[in-house]
Amino acid sequence: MQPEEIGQTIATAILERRLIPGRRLNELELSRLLGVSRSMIRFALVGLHHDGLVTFEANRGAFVAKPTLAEANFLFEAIAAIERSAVDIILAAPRPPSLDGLRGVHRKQVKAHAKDNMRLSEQLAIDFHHELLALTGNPLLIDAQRKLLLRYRIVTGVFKTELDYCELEDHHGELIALLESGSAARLRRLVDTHWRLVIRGHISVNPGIEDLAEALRL
Amino acid sequence: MQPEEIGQTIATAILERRLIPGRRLNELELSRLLGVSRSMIRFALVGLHHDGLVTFEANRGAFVAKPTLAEANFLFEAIAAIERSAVDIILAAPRPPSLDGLRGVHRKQVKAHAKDNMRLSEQLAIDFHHELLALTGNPLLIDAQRKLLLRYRIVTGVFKTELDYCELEDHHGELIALLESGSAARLRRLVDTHWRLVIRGHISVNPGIEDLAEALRL
DNA sequence: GGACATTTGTTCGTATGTATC
DNA sequence: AGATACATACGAACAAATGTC
Repeated sequence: MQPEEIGQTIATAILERRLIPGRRLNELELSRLLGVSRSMIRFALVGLHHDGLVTFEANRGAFVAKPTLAEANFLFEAIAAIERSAVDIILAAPRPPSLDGLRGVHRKQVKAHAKDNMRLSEQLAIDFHHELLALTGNPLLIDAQRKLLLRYRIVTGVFKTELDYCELEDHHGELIALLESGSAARLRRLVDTHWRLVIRGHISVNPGIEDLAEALRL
Repeated sequence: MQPEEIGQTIATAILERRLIPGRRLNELELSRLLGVSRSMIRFALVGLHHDGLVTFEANRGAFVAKPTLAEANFLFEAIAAIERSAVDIILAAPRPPSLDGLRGVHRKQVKAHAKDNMRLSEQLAIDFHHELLALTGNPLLIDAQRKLLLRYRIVTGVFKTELDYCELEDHHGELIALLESGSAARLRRLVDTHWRLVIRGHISVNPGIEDLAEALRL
């Protein structure tokens, strides 16, 4: 197992919800299972921590990140913010970019949805957003969005209830059309509408009160 | 020396340009100087790598990141993108935020500039941008901008020539005024203008040709 | 082209402190 | 309160890669 793969293996397990939020990540256990030393495991876990997939508690170790609903809302807001500015950049480019990548992913997604392959459809929906940022050609923005979308996948596992996939797909189609016609203001609104719809598909779980004194009304 | 401080110590040395881009960071040397084990140094360096301050070359070790001019431009574009959307979020808040923090930093900066304390003035200019993002209240966006501004400070060390500090300060003042009056479109334009002015203050060094075959015209 | 010194990448054993039962 | 389990940190060690003479 290569050092690079270690993080990937754990990340995949988290994103595919085999490791659920709050789950403890025992370093010794991981090192035995993956056949590498504890140092390498720590190395990987720190990397995942930087991507927001893992949290550390002092002297307690690593856990799969357990987003609160408040964090989830910040997440949606942040992704929408980056994508809103991204469409500005795409439209401001000296020559219009090829939208073939977006069209291809979108077409595949519609097809997957038609076949009721929701798992694939969801993955392609995320790929669509990656394709969108790729059009900016700005590696820093691409990376910022990549990290946020990673966390998005954790959040959906915790809070998602029911998304209106038809409408979300329509948005993607509209977005392609608007990128062609080049109306910046409408694009920004569309991106906002899109993510607001995603937010609405996430239930408002009662998170309880973390602070004990507060919970007991002291 | 606490583990947390290690990264800070190295980061500060980089940001204050005591360690210049391209400078090699020898693990053994660092561990001896800072009085911690090589493991801790490695963790610190990896952390700095995630923040874009340090690059790794396989089997050659860590170096202070040496941004190219192309990367610098991406950096400016990315910061502008985040701040453009940030002002949207600030204006869309249910109740207008207190601009006292921005005003305080701005006042200090004008004062420092008047006293010709450029070092302090530059730091306060960066603080101003941190204050701006703080108004969004979104920790994810705040963190994204924080990382980009870290790299900005390296870039200025390499490429900065002459900035029109008077005009840049005026922009900050204008920004406060526009946040009060609440005109989103003009704010977005201002943020863009601001960073475009910053870009113009950075010289266009001939970056050479990275690809050897191309450089030799093969 | 080869031998050598240096440094990284990685692992292991161990000591220490801290949380949990 | 005591025992146990675990994370944290250190130092020593080794192979592999690199740069140098």
